Amino acid sequence: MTRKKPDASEASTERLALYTAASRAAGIRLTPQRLEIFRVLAATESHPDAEAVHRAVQRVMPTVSRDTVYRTLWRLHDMGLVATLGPSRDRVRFDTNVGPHHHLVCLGCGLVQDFVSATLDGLALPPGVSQWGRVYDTQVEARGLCLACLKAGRATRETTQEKASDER
Amino acid sequence: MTRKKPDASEASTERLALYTAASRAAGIRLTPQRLEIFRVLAATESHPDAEAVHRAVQRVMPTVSRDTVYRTLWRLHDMGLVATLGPSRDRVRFDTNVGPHHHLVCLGCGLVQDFVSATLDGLALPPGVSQWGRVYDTQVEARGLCLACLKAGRATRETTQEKASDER
DNA sequence: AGCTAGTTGCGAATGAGACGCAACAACGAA
DNA sequence: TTCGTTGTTGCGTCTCATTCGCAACTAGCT
Repeated sequence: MTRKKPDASEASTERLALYTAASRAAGIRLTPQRLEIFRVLAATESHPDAEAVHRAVQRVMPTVSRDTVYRTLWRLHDMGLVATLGPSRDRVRFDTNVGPHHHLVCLGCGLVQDFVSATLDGLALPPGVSQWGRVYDTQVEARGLCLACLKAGRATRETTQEKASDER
Repeated sequence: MTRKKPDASEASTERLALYTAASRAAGIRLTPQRLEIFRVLAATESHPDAEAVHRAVQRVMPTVSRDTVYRTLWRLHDMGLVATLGPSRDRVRFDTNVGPHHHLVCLGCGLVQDFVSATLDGLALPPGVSQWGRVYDTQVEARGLCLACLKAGRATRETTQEKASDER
């Protein structure tokens, strides 16, 4: 399914070039620590957390601080070059709806809205998935901006806190 | 899309009954604080975090502790009566793959595996979604157990920490 | 080579969530 | 209905991810 092996390292250097180009374009300075973080990120095929990136960077450059890693990660995130897993940037959120349903995630305010769709409920996954393990259910996560955030001209990250935790 | 208004409160009492029945069946005591937490959860249409639930419960029962809310929430989660949003229970994880792809989330070890599927990339959402706002991209999250966890007979939650943060 | 604004690293602060334990209370038994 | 057992509660404490303030530092333009 993932047919990534053939071009893993090419994809890596390509991604690295993307990071540096985008940084230069954004007027962001290319410090050695940033370059090293870029290298680590470009090479990864997994979904590391900030600590994992930090550890990997420290192997080559032992003095980089945790903070710099966090800052760089969010910088790239703001530029749209890395994403975060799941809708929330913060605490765990619960979903009391256990029936089949899907999510509309607003990248502006963090609100998550349920929606139902019979056609999306029984999505067929590619056959290769069976080699991974057993899938119990699938759900679609649609990311975008809700009307309020569109109107407010709100971008993606930042201001993600106030409404994010609803229920007063 | 969400056609929930007609039966919101029915769904709520129904859900409350489900919680109490399941608890009784599991031999879990129905304390007043738990019942109140159940009521709050059964009534919510959103995706609250633990703090939000705590605040809502405290409005009616000011002495309940934060801890009891957490414990009850995870209890329900273990019974499969509430879910969490997104794959991670802990820190933020990053995804360096910005191209269209989808996720296989292992509920046992927390590992997330990418997979690609052209048919899943351009999923059509129900028309009602346009009233919510603008969707920039959709991705499928398939939840299940990877081979290793299946073999280890690992259930869902718990032991979710070790492998969850890969990249060494 | 010199400037200067953007960066770094550190120590400390914040805040979610987990833990240990003693007092407490469901609820089946008598 | 009372009793006893055992699961629960709430508190104080602890951990650990992530963020902040700030002084020292340096990319990159001139």
